[in-house]
Amino acid sequence: MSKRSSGTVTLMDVAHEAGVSVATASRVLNGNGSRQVRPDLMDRVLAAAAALDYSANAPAQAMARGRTNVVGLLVHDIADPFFSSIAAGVMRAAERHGSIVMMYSTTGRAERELDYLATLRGQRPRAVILAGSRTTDPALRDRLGAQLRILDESGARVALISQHVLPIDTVLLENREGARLLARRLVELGHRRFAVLAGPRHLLTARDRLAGFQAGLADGGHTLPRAEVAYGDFTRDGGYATMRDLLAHDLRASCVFAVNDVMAVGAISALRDHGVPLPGGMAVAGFDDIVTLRDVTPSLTTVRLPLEEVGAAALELVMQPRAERPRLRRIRAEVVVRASTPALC
Amino acid sequence: MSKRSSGTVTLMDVAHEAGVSVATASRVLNGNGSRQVRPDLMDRVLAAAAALDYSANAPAQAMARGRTNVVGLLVHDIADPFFSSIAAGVMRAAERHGSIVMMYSTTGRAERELDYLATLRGQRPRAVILAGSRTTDPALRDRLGAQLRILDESGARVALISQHVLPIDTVLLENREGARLLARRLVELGHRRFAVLAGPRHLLTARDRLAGFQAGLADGGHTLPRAEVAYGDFTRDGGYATMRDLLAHDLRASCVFAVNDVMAVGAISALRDHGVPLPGGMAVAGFDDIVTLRDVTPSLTTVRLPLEEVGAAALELVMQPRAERPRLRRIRAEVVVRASTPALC
DNA sequence: CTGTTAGCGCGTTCAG
DNA sequence: CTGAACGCGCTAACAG
Repeated sequence: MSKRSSGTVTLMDVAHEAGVSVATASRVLNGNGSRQVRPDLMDRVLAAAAALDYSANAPAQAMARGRTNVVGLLVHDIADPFFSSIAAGVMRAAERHGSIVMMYSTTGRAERELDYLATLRGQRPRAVILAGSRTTDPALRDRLGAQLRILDESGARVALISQHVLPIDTVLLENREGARLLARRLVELGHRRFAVLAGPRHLLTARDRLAGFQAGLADGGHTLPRAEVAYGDFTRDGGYATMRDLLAHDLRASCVFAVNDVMAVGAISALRDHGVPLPGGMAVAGFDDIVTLRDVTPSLTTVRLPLEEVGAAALELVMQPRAERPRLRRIRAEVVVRASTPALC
Repeated sequence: MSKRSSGTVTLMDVAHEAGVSVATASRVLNGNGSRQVRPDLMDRVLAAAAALDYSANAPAQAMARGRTNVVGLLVHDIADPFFSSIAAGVMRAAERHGSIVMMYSTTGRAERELDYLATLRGQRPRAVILAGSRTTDPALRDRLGAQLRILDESGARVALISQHVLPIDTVLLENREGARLLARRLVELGHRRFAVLAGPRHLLTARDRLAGFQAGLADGGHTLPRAEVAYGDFTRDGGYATMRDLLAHDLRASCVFAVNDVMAVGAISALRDHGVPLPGGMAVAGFDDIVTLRDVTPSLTTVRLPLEEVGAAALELVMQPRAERPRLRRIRAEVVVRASTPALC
């Protein structure tokens, strides 16, 4: 019946209350199961903990154990449905492993990503997941690689979601293959004259999707006129602006591939504003299959990526012990044809 | 030039390298500014820290200081754009305050919310933000209140986003007032016969929006036939199903208000599938003004909530010292009329 | 099976 | 202005 009205209840308080040592209380409450405690003592400890409403101090445990169950997750922009779906997958899987997720949204600036990584390192995370396309800037990639190496050496598991640009575990998205399959499918549907809203030049994801699309056209003996590839932001507004520019320079294409869904939606709006009837006047395809966009009209042909699964796969990767060589987990992309790309047979 | 290839670099290592005591190193690297250190020693410490790539151990600091800079954020579903926008706002504001965000997605189950809250308590967070509508279940509310009280007593600041159902700081969303203004506006536009897709019965947000809408109609001397209020899930599919059911029972309304945008989008799809021309055959309005849905057709009349601002406001609230009485921060809702509710004048 | 005790890394008195 | 030493709460030897 010891009273401690000040501050928080500690393990020692629980031990006193139960009339056992802190070691025993620790074994009962936070033990790893390897140690046995006599049933009656166990009950007393449990009762005392409940009575005092004890909650183990995680920082103290981290300190004593030399490790935490924190998983750091860095995304480009959590408000973007692409990343929020991935985050949902990571968190769902983390829950199963008893891990907690510390999240950072870097909102695009790669520099900030490095800062966050440094902050995260201070937390002594058990693992770190970086979600988001890498850029083609080798200097940036090397600085990132250095930071990740340090984390790795400090015992944290690290994984990337996107491209395998560094020698660490990676969840690979089939950007290239997905776009290739899409191109072939569009050709099968009878489309012949294409344009691509290619996103930013330096973004690997955008580049891979463009390259895959071109490869798919080549499979069918077609090519993409250089003039019909337009670069812009990876966003809805980027899609709108890029489409508008293309329309201003007498576009010859009759089918537009936007390298992600949000751009495709922007493009559709631009086409509408320009008076182009859809889907008759122009076919449009996207990439990602963002759930929130399933109801746009015309319904969007796209390449589906199981984003929650991607996040979960990354978490599973970092929960496994480190392998000798980087593990790669490839996530399949699947073409989904909808109303925005009608067959022209 | 002491070498320590094993393990992580500690403050002691830095101190040795710089030829000073740990206390001095601590004052230089993590000091609160109240203590002065001679410039030359300071430089040596800084140089040593840089050379050894020192990173302060956050759990150890938490332990010594007795507090952390962790902010816990609980949302119903991070994949929902409503919550991911709020999360973006919280994270952006947290960055300014040097706080890190530990996030949980409870995916709807209120029970899980309590579990997460318990886990979070172990982290000794500086603050906790709960985003998401409360239910009308008083037992649940009381259990939540008890958990939050404990957190509060342990020194954590707590804030709610949504309804002011507990005596703690709250960011209030103008659900009722926004819906009321919307109803009046729709009446002004000439609409007379309404139906409401009201979401789940037990969800306060849904109830408030319904009640506000009814109040707005009453302002104009109109009423909502009881038969024209249909309950269902707060999701896209919920909107679809509810709309479909309404259509199956010879609906007399010519304007449908869905209590959130994703439901409205589902309703639009249901109307399309039922052969109703839009917006001519049926006016549709939503709530939230989800950015990702700005390009649906017909463009959606809705009530805008500045969601990122909401998240940021919550973070600012919990960063302020505790007030004697709960602080309330009201966020304005704004009616946005678009093509989905044409004027009937 | 249980209790005692030495740290984990750092902030912070308190002497010098 | 600097350094030695204590303690934060807990785990993991180790001794009993």
